[in-house]
Amino acid sequence: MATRARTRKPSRTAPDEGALERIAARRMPAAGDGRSLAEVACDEIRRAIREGRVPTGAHLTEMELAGWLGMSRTPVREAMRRLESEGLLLNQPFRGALVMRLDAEDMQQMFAVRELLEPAAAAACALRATGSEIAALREVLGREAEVLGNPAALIPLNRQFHDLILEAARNQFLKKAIAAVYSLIPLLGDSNLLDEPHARAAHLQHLAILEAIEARDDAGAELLARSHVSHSLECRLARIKGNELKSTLNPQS
Amino acid sequence: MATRARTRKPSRTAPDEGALERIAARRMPAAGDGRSLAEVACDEIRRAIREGRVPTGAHLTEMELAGWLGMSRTPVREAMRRLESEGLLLNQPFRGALVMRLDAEDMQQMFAVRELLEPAAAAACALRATGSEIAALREVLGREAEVLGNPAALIPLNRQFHDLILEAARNQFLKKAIAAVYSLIPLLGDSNLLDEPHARAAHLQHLAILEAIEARDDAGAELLARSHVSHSLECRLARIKGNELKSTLNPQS
DNA sequence: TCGTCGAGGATTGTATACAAGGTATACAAT
DNA sequence: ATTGTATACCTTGTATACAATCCTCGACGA
Repeated sequence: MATRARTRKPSRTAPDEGALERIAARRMPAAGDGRSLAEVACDEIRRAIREGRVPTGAHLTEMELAGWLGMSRTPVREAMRRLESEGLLLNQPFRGALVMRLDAEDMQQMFAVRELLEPAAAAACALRATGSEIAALREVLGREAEVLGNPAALIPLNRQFHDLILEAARNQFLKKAIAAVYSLIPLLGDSNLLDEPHARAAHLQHLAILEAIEARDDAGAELLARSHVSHSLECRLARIKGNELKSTLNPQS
Repeated sequence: MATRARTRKPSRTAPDEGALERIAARRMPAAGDGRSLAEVACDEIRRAIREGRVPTGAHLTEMELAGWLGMSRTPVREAMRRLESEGLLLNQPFRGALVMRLDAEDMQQMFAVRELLEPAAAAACALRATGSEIAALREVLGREAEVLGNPAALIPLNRQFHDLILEAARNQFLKKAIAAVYSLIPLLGDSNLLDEPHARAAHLQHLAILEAIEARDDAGAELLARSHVSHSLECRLARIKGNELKSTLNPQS
């Protein structure tokens, strides 16, 4: 790995002195693992937003991010444009970008569309999934059952479950439409799955959906998926209301 | 228009000598009309694809497009990335980009999703449209009635009708989801509206949908919109079949 | 005291130079 | 003849320099 640095002239301006080690670890177009710096930047920024390290509403500039990621403006710029087209950032003509912020109204709009698309995916999956795809779904749910109290493990599995269904639905446009909506979920804040009771309820709903899929009951899968989404919305709304109440009673908490 | 050139030092390397006039017409970040070169490039490439001047499946390189558009690789690159994320281009790691190609199967997938989303938009519009929005819809259909034989005027009006409905639906996520699908329509080839009989039928369907919206009959609008989409798919499929038949009988035509 | 105008700073938009990666082709060896 | 290898070229990826734009803040005049 050390052979990769090549130090193409150590550095001409010695940018930050702090992140130099990590700069050396990347440096060229496709750094070792085949990912371009722009992709790295994209994932990194996305993750920072998802983890709340960059709050919604924050103001970002290209130079700032470039300094933070230890790369030049070019790949950062590319990443920002991509995130903008995903809807995570709002680009302001000559003034940088804002991390998009969603309110409760936006959330309800989002879930209205999810209630449309996810049931359709579940129904299509019930009609078209292969045996091995169903086996994969079952396996994911098996692993899910074991980590219901561990959000860090649970959340990727949850995502995988939905992705597998979407894949089995065999419709690239459905995939695109759902992706356009899903990409903004990180802006909603903490997942429902952080609470174990919610996680447990969601898991049971997943099992029911899978059962319908295995039975090739597309109408049933559709109905169950719709109620799964609707339930998820209710949980989030309840949590918001709870937080508002708490902060009313206890403003600084 | 000539005031825009400003000639910020005529040019330093005199790039191509052939497209210089057009280069002078643009040149700065936001060329007069406030659009960046990247946006211009994006629209231009999109239009070239839509008009078939760049065939589906064609191979594009950054330099080639930069030369053609009279700008540097940077904004072209940005445009290509944007078009890639829209799904119009397929970026190949180090080998340029391909104009995406859709077959009949893809088209059916696309219309399956449109049959899901557009009726939802029509229903939401019926519930939420303001008086002035309905008036705007009516006016568009009025103009539409007058140009049924003129596709060049008809197609933008058709698009405007659908956009107005989507706007009145008041759901940014529905908008995003539909946009993700709509952006690939240019890849399907000629519009149905080129044929006057189809245009006339579509216009009547539009009128029926508007009537349901005015009556605040969301279920009716939903149903009518669904059959509108479904009819559109059937027309396209019939045309494909017709073309195949023709080319079987008359291979070189 | 308030409004308007101008200078300056900050940030993006664009062009270009350079380096790294991939592919294809030509050549040699089996 | 076929296959493996090396080299050259083409394209993209990245960095940086510079131009244009927008916002801010302060000075000046009414």
